[in-house]
Amino acid sequence: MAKTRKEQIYQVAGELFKQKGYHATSMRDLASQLGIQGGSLYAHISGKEELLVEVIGHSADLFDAALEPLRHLEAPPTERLRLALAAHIDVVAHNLNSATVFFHEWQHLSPESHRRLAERRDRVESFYRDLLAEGMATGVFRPDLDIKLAAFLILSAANWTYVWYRSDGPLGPQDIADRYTAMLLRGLLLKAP
Amino acid sequence: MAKTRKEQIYQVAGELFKQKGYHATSMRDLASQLGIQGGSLYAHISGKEELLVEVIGHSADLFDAALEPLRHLEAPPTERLRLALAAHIDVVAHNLNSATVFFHEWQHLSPESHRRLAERRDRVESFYRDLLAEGMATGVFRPDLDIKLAAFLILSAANWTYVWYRSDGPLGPQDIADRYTAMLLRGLLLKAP
DNA sequence: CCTACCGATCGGTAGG
DNA sequence: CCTACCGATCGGTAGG
Repeated sequence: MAKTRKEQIYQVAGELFKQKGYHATSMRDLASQLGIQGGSLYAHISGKEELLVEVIGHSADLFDAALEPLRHLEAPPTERLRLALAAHIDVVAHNLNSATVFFHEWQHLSPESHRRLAERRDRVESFYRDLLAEGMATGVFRPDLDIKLAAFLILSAANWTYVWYRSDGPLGPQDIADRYTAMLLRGLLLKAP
Repeated sequence: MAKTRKEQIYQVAGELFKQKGYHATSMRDLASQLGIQGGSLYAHISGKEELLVEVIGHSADLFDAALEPLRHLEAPPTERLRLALAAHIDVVAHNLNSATVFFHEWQHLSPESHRRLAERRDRVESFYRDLLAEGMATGVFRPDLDIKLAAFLILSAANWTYVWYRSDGPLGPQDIADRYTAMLLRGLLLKAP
């Protein structure tokens, strides 16, 4: 699977945007990492904004693709939550660059790109809300849950891994998802009050 | 409580750094918001880096100050968790600017400032780990918890509020903390499996 | 706090 | 993909 020059540029852009931030990365920084001159980049891309759109869009694609197969999976809500967290954290863990850029730099997108990204982010939120609603309706989850907040809690756990996850750490994405799911479902308390 | 010019500058810097990011904010942007010329800023501050250090340091001060009184409070771990989450989320909610800059821009600090900040961030992490360890030792929390991961779960919930919290939303920091605490302690499941 | 300015660097382009 | 260059803007300073 040979990588096109364009894809190489996007990938290195993701690395630099994560390390230094979008605005602090110059086109000359990027070019020198690729062993070419600054101006030569424009033979492949239209401008700096395209790089941000592509890096963040790539991340959004991955989140979408990770959750899509689970949307209509026939399995108990608890199991689907576990699978969703595993898939979600897996995307973060294996794409720390683009995920970090997604979370930190999406405010720097043009209004148009910004709007389209918000829709895709909402789709992820909706996934967890629908899952919670279904589990509440079938009596698996507590009937008094605040769905919005419960979804935020799950999203917090999954997304925040971008801050602390290290690929050389003791736990892989699967392990993290298993433990998070257990804590989220059963709680921290030993005995119900 | 008259605000010194220096404090005004730090505050506006916090606003702009949140909105546009540190590197995308120019000293002239900042000056014009204050109604002065770019060069005039240097009568009050040493340089742009000082602004970042101050804004992020302010945020770190607030987190420290919020948790400090709870470190040796005599109360059950469950209650201390609730109080900690309330205080933690309160800081985020009332200081969205500096908190956002804290989370997004700390990588742009000088190595020296970066190191000192990491220590203070570790103190916050330790607070939650100690709380969890104590609760496990006294049989309140499950004995099989992964303390590190449990602390990350709590921190995720509290910190990620910077992404979605709105002061004009239906829930205040206290409400959010109460609901998060309930979910974290008792879990999402209606019946223990 | 202002005016006027410094060297450096920015994103991007023309022409090859 | 390179050389050479553009106007614009950057953080910061001197002198008042």
